[in-house]
Amino acid sequence: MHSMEFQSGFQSITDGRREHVDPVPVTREDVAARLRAHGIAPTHQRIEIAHALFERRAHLSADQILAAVNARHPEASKATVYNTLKLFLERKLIRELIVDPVKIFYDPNTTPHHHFYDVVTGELTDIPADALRIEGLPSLPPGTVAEGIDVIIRTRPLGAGEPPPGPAL
Amino acid sequence: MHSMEFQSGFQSITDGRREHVDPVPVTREDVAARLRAHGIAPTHQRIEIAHALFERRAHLSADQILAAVNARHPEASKATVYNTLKLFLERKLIRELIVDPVKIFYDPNTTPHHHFYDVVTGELTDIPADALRIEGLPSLPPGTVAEGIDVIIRTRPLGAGEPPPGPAL
DNA sequence: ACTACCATTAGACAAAGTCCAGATCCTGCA
DNA sequence: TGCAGGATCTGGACTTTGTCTAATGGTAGT
Ligand SMILES: [Mn+2]
Ligand SMILES: [Mn+2]
Ligand SMILES: [Zn+2]
Ligand SMILES: [Zn+2]
Repeated sequence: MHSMEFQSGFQSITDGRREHVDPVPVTREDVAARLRAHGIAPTHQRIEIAHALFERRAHLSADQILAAVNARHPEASKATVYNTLKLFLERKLIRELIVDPVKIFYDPNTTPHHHFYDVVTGELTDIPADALRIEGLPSLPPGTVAEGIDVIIRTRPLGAGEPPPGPAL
Repeated sequence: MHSMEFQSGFQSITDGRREHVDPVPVTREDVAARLRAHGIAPTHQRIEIAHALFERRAHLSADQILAAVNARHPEASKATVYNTLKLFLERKLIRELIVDPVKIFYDPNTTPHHHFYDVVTGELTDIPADALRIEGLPSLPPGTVAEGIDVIIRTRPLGAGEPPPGPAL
């Protein structure tokens, strides 16, 4: 079992448009160790891609990852980014969020938690696992095994002449 | 308020590959009334598209709807199907399921309920709303209003040499 | 018949993601 | 050091889903 933990970091901050988290100084060595712990050979490209995700600790699309990785100078091609993200998923180094109709978001946090998704801005916000309880999950369709539960609370910005939000939902 | 209810029908049946529901004899008049109740002018194309969904009571992709509608002879173009589904969504005649990485599914059932999604077969199965309770939903991000909650339980077929499923998740 | 407005349509287009064949990078071994 | 073999990376063509636009068709009122 890999026992490496995230080092402590600051909490999420809103800049008025995009939710994000302050980048944490995760070294390439940290990342390489994490890759090895998941049975992934730590190549330069893989380290850069993983580093982009783990440093930001944000929900990023493939396109954003490609851009982040190649910001200074070319590090990885589009094909490699897609191949690598798929590999990371298989090895459960990261998690996939199907929440936007046009693109997938990748979540470096694989511990159980849920999400707010603003359907207008596209903003994704974490909901800690213990913030909501799911009572009594139903019997699965015959011949299937559960892989995981995704809870997505879709929100929208309350616009101009909007009534103040009621108690719930 | 529109008070039309689904007429009673048989329960879901598995044919070993695709989950479906027996088609219910919904007349075009029924469908037209439903459209009107949602403020939608019942044109021929709209009636056919809504009919395809309400008759099958299944989770269909745009492509499947296009094919279903044009099975006998051309009824509606691709553009019209997409335009119409978007209109139906706005008027909350149907619901959209973001669950597959490549396409959207449309759900003729807008009453609150949840879904199993088999990540291998792509099969979608309903979970009645009362089959699971969601305790204590967290405070929304500031400046947002909740639109709805989606709970998706991802499953996979238990393959050849698979251990029998444990108690839960 | 004319007008105005909405609805429908073909086909060009855009974006996300996949695929493949060739190039490159390792690593172990002669 | 030199080389073979496998793993990895890459450009670019391709596929799929969905959007957009400009033109056409339908309908209701005058
Ligand atoms: Mn570099
Ligand atoms: Mn017809
Ligand atoms: Zn998350
Ligand atoms: Zn459903």
